[in-house]
Amino acid sequence: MDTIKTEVYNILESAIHAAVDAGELAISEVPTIPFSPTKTPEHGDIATPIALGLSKQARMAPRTIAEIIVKHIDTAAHAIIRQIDIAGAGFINIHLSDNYLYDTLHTIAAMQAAYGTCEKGAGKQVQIEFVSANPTGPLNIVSGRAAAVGDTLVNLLNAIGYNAIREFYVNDAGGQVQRLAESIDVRYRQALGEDGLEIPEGGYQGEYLQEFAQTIVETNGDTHLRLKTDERVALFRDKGIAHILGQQKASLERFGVNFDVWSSEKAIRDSGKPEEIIQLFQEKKYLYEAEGATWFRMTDFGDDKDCVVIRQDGEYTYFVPDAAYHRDKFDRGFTTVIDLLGPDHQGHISRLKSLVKALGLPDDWLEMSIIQQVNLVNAEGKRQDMSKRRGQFYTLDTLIDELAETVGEQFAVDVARYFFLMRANSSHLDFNMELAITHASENPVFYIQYAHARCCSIFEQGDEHGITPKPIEEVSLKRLTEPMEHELIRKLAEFPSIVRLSAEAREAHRIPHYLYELSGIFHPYYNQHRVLDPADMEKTHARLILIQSVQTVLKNGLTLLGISAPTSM
RNA sequence: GCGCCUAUAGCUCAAUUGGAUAGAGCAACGGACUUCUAAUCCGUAGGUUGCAGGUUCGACUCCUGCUAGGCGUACCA
Repeated sequence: MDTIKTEVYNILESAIHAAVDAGELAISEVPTIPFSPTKTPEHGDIATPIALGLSKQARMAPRTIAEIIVKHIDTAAHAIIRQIDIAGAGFINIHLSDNYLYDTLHTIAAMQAAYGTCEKGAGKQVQIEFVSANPTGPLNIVSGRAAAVGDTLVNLLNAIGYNAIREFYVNDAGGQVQRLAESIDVRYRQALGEDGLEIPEGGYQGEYLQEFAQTIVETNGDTHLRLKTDERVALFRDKGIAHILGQQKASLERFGVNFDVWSSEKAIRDSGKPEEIIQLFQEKKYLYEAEGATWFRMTDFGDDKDCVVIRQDGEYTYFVPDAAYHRDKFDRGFTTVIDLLGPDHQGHISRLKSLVKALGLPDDWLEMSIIQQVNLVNAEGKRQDMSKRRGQFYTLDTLIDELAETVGEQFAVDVARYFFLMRANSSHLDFNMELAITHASENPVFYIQYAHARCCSIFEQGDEHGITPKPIEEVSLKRLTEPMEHELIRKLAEFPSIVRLSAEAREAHRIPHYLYELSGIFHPYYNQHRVLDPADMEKTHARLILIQSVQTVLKNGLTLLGISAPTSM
C-alpha cells in the first residue's frame, strides 16, 4: 500500500503544480499532502483533506480548490485510479482500481511473516529499559504491565528497522537492599526461635522473606549466627538479591519476556564512573555544599528545587549512579534510549531531563514514559491496595496462576499481555480479575485468536476435501467482488502503517485495537460467505488467498504482542 | 501549595495525532447452528466528548481558567 500511496501522492502533487502553473491556484509552496484512511467505502480507498489545508493560503473555498486540483488529474491516464470524488467540506476521495487493491494480497503473499515490517529505522541502535524492579520482592502486576509494553515496543521498533534491545537495571546497591538484608536477618533469627524482634523501619514484611529465611535455616542451620551482625547482613544481602532476582527472571521468562542485558547498579558504583560524574559536575560548577551535604544545581536546568547528590554521611544518593548509568548508555552508542518508568517515579522525569542537559547530551536522546498504575479490582469494582513493604501485593505470578486455572497456562499469558497492552501507557488500568476469569470467553484476545483459528480451520477442511490453495499467480483475484472482501483488503493494507505509527509514537495499544477491528470484519464475512465452494473453484481459490492474507496479518500482529496464534480453539 | 496523569454511551475502552455522520465490546431487548468451529453472526436501543471561554474553514484532540479523581513532590531506589 505504501507504494500505492506514493503513486497517488505523486499524481496529486503534480496536479497541484499544474494548477499553480495554470494560475488557478495562488499558493507559494505545495505542502506535504496528508492522507487519511477512509472510514467508509463510500469515501473511497484513500482520502486527502489537502484542499481544506490550502484554503487559507489560496484564499479560496476548500471545495473550489478541490475541484481545481481534480480537474488537473487525468483519471483515464492513471490505471491506478478508478474514480475521484469531492465530498463533504472539500475532501478528495480516491477510489482505486481493483487491481491495485489486489496488490496488497500480492505483497502479503510475497512478504509473509515480514509483512508489516520496513527499514525506516536504518538499523539505528535503540535501548528500552523497563521493569527494573528493585530486587526486594516478587514482581507485581505493574511490573507485568511494563514488561508487556516494553517487550512489545522493542518488537515494534525492530519491525520498522531499528536495532532495539531490552534492558533491565538491577538496583542491587543502596538503602533498599540494605533494608532487605536486615529484614531477612530478622526472619532468619525468628526462624531460629529468637523472640522480640521486629522488621526494621522501611523493611519488608512479606511472607516470601519468611519462606526464604526458612530455606536458609534448612540448608545452613544456625551457623550464620556465629558471624558478626554486619557480616551476616552483608551475606544475607547477597543471598537475598540472588534469590529474588532469580525469581523475577523466572516470572519474566514465564511471561515470555527475555531481556538482552541485565545491568547492575553495584557494578556501576564499583566501576568508578560515579566519581567521574562528580568530577565532571564539579568542573562545570554544578555542585555546592550546604547543610553538610553536596547539592546539584537542578534549578539551573529549570527544575523547581536542587537535589542532594552526596549525603551527610558521605554516601551517594541514587542520582549519582543513575547519572553514571545513563552516561554509560550513551557511551554504548545508543542513538535513542527509552526509559519506561513506574508510576512512583514521576519525580525522575524532570531530574533526568536536567541530567541529560548537564551531561551535554542531545535533548531528544532520552525518552521517558510512565507506565501507569494497575488497579486490581474485584467484582464490586473495589480497588485492592498493593504495598510491597506491608507485604500485601498481588504478584504477576499470582495473576497468571489465577488466570491459568480457567483458561490454561498459554492463554493466561496471552490474556494478561493483551489486557496490559490494551490501554495507552499513560492511562491507569483497572484489571478486573473476576471479569477476566468468569467471562474469559468474552475476552477480546479470544475473539482475535478465534479468527486466526477459523482461518486455519478452513485450510484444514479444504485439505480434507482435496482442495489445496494455489499460488497467488495462478488465482483470479477478480473473483473477490464482495464489498466485505474489499473492506478486508483495505484493512489488511493498513497494517504496515499501523505498525510504523505505533512504533514511532511508542503506542503499543494500537496493535491490539487494529487486530480486533480486523477480526471484526473477518467474523461477519466468515458467517455470511462460504469460502470453500466445490461448485465454483475459481472463486474458492480467490477467497483462499484472502483468507491466507488475513491469517498472515493476524499472526504477524499477535507475534508483535507476544501472544500466541492458535490453529484451533 | 507546585508538578504529572485521567475525565467520551449505564459499564470498560477507541477515534490513524486538527478532518467527513464520535466508533466497538459488555450489560438490555429481539433473532440465526442439517451449512468451512455459535469463543461467531444479524437487528434494536444507547452521546451537549466533566464545565466555561478562546484559537480556525473545521476541536474529543490545541490554548486559558475552573471542577472531580489518581499519583508524585526524601540526605529511599
